[in-house]
Amino acid sequence: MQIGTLSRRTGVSVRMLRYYEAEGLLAPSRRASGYRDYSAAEEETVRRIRMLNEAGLTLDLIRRFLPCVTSDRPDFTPSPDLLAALEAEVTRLDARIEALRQSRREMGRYLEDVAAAAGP
Amino acid sequence: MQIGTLSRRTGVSVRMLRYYEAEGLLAPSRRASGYRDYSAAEEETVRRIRMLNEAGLTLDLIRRFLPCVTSDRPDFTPSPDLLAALEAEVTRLDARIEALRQSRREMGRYLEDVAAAAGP
DNA sequence: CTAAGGTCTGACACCACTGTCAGGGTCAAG
DNA sequence: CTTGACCCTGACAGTGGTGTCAGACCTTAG
Repeated sequence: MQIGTLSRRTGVSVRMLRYYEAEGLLAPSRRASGYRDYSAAEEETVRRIRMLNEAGLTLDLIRRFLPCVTSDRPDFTPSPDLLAALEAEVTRLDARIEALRQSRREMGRYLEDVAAAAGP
Repeated sequence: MQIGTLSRRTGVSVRMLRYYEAEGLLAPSRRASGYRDYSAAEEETVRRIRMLNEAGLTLDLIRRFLPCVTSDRPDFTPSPDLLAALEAEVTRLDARIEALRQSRREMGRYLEDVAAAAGP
């Protein structure tokens, strides 16, 4: 699949797909012309990257985490360093989720109040 | 309260407290010497800013949202533009929370698996 | 009075991410 | 073969946040 197609399918800009590759998160094969050629597995990886990045993980951490969950590396063993980083990240994620939930609640409540005051 | 004290109490660096002010999110009074003097209400505002920013809101949006929820502006009426922006942000927040929860689950599950495989 | 530690402003620099543009190659349809 | 849509690389720019440093002023304990 060409990069433009993948971009449309995932909602990730062409620019960013190339960036992911430059950062070592993707390694699509190339046609003779030099065109990138993405597999279905890579499409899945892109979605995963998007999700983790959206969640606030650095691309660098994602790059190190990916081999843990991609099926093409069933025997991958994470270093203690990586494990520690992941554990720290899970803690940060929990705090982040809590901040999100509180913020969401506060904004939602405010909007409801405004609506109630404006409506009948 | 001086800026250093506030920094220690909130965990927000002195640098960022000044930055918040430059961006129009805070307006602490000044002593004759020029030193900033923060009130308890401003400390609360700082915590709120931290939470919303941690949740991924832009400082610019936070600046516009703050008057809605600070008690010193009980009569503040948000513009339709602002309301629309807030509603859009709530939607984004929900998506974000979902991404967080999924990421958290995936990472947590992986760590558990590793622990189970390592420990007997 | 002096020294130490806090604060002021302004500037420089970095990071991670993202857009855009230029100059040039590829490919499929007409 | 030509045209239009797509792709390539490389570079520059910008945003939002953040650290740090310099040079100068303020405050307070000794």
